[in-house]
Amino acid sequence: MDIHKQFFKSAFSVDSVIFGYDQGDLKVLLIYRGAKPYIGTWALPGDLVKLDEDLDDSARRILFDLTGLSNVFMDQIHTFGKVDRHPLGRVITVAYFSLVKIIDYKLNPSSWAKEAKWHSIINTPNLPFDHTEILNYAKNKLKERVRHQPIGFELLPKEFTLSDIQNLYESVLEINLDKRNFRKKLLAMSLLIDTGYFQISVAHRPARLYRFDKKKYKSLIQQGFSFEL
Amino acid sequence: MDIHKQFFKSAFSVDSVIFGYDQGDLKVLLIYRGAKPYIGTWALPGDLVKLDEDLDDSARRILFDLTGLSNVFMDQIHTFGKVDRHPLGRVITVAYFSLVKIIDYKLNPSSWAKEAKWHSIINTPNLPFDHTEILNYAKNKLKERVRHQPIGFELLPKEFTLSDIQNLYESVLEINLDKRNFRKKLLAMSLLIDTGYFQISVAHRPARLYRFDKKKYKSLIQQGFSFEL
DNA sequence: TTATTTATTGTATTTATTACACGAATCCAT
DNA sequence: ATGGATTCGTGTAATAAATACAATAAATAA
Repeated sequence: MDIHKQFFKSAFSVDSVIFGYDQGDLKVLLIYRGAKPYIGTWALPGDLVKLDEDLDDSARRILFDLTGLSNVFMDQIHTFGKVDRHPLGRVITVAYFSLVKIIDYKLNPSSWAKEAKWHSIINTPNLPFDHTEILNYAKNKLKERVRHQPIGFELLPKEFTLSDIQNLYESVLEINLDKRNFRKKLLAMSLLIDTGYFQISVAHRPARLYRFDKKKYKSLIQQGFSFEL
Repeated sequence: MDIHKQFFKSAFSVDSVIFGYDQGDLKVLLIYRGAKPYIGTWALPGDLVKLDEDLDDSARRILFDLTGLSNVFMDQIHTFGKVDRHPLGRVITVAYFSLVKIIDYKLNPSSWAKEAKWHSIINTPNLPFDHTEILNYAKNKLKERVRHQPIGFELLPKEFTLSDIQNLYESVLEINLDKRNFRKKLLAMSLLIDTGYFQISVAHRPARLYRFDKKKYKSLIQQGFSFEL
């Protein structure tokens, strides 16, 4: 087929599943659509890819426009391409997921979004297009990834307690973990830096605060280390 | 942006990394391009996605046209979307990989391929577009997947010896494995059926032939079993 | 002062991983 | 028919990792 016949008829977009974590709950950032189609419904943020824009840059742009954040963990997860997935034409969409620290920024709805809001993952509204399928796919990817890469820390503030990270793992994986064994395994990797500080103003024994040692992780990876929790 | 402005300017394609295994060597199926651009070079088989064709169907079509095979293991791996990856326009490509039993079929070059040929993975020619990047990505995906899903069997004939499957793992993972430990672990999963038959006409003690028990695997998966080698 | 809440820590048991070598079965060459 | 070449098939002991499990410590609130 002549490639020029194919042009003129199709387009591709990026949709972002932006995860956050707050108060023991995994959340996803949805926008309230201010543009057709499906105007007036909650949906995943996304946009058509610009012609002079790399695919990854497009995903970064969407995240930045919405949250003002850059330098955030982001990864492509899957491309969805059913013929009838978009009511206005043949549009395939490349799904990305991002992990952000909710605390770090303020939401900043854009031209195509009237409003943006965090929704608890266990109670999301019905979504248009194939966005429900995309969201489920992203949740499963996150479950897999969180066990093989230290990306859970991307969802927590820079300083966190061991209970914080355990609760996060329990939320994402939807299982319970043994406290002593979880800590033993995590600390055995020597990837946490003890800040020497403790929680303040909590109505119980304050917990130690740790930071994730990204530099050490990178150097261990070079040496063939593989993260697993 | 109005979606109709975006149409008229871009297209998307599928490229397939088709792996086979023969005589202890992992192979990849390349076509000799008979169409522009890059006419007269070895490349990954691929084609533009038809407007009335689901993305996955497009990947199946490419494989079928080239090999006559359907019902083959196939999975999407990544979408490549640099602005300048295609010299004739803005084309993003969705990469798939397939695992086929080389023995099962005869190659069947199509309109866009003058010739198709298996190339040993350790000695592939330079490839056009970003196909080298795609191939490397696929090799790494295969390494990961083969350890967590029983897809290695897709590359072997229906009946195989324990040495066959071990050699395959050693080729794919590029490591050596201990014979006794590998067998112990593999057999402990109880996913192999002993056919009761043996190799014939080999100049050494003949090995037992096994089959992979796909039904049992599926039922174990339901029960939360997870494959790992 | 006491009650409440969450943090911190170790050990014994079970399970999985690793390292390692020799007799058996077949074909081939003489 | 014998001996040589080749690959097959098998078990155990040592080490490492995963699991199950509960009491004391430190803070605030009442």
